[in-house]
Amino acid sequence: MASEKLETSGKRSVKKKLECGRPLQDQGTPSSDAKLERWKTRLREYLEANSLKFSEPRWKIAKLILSTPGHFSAQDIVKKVSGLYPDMGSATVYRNIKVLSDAKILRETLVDASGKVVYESFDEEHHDHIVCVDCGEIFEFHDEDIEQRQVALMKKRGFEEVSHRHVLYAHCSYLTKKR
Amino acid sequence: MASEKLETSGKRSVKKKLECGRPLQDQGTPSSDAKLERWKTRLREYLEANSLKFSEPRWKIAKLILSTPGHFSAQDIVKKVSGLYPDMGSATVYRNIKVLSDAKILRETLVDASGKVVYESFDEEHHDHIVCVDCGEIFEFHDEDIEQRQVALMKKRGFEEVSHRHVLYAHCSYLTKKR
DNA sequence: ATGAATGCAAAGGTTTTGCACCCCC
DNA sequence: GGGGGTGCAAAACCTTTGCATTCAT
Repeated sequence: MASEKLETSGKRSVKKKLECGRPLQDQGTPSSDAKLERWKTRLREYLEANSLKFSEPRWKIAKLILSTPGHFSAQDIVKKVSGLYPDMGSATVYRNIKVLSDAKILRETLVDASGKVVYESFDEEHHDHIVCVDCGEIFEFHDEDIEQRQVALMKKRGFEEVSHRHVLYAHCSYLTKKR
Repeated sequence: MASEKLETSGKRSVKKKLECGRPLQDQGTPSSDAKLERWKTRLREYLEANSLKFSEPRWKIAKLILSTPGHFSAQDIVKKVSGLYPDMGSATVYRNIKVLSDAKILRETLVDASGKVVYESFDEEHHDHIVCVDCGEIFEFHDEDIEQRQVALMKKRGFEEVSHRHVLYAHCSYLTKKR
């Protein structure tokens, strides 16, 4: 049934639909100063190693990303940036998203229910994701067995693993519990 | 190292880069006529159940998808369509991609190395994917153990599985073997 | 005949590029 | 002083929408 096709419209902006009634939760914990310093060093090293340069805007974007918990899209960053630093052009943001991904400060993670690519800061443990197809909430999981089977599987077929993306789409229990 | 950042340019069209020298392979086996008939019935049923209509353009698109092996993007379909049927508008294609997804004839599958959503026909067994980050070639795998752990994991946390997407990014062995 | 589907063109939204200028090493 | 980095504006792309028309049932 096509009854509930989620977020089909073109308005990809703003709203976070909570179709199953789950309240929005705000997870805090921005990176501490000490942590940030370590990231700064890492970035500087990466840049130097690739004959790129450290710059104020670049670091502002990096900081912003590192202190953003959870998952976000390229647009989310662009909007946040132009809120905080109205003079910074979106081209700069996009250009830096690329650099920061290569520098492993930013990680491209998954595609959400409406088809968008989502990023997250590298400042987290490795984990995979469960996406609620009703409310869009993103949960995390980690299963060591699965991780290991992946590795074994790749090795057997002669691949050299780079990374992976494992996303489970599901109905979260919220709705079910509620009624 | 950012040395080899793949497909960074805006020219998202045409070319399929083969950075590791792997020759492009053409896997054939379009759907047989009998199979197509069964899909036609399935589609008709779906349409009727949702008070939508069967139409010539709609079926042309469906056929085209069903006889396209492997993985492709929305754009790939659009291009193929406007090659074969120059009068068909791309809006029609996009509108039908949605319908055909809902009808489970088309399946949204993964995001390729350059960040694009990729589809495949539903006319295949369930499998997951390994993407070569060098040449972009997409391989398939299926691991029953992993499948089962997924199910167990979801159940334990109270989710009701809808689907999943498991993609491994790796260097394919081609390059390694070659040298 | 009535609601749905289509083609076309226009609009929308996102991302990339070209270019002049600035700044750091 | 040269190579990157930045902002701005324009371009490129992909996808969706509005509308008049045609089509399926």
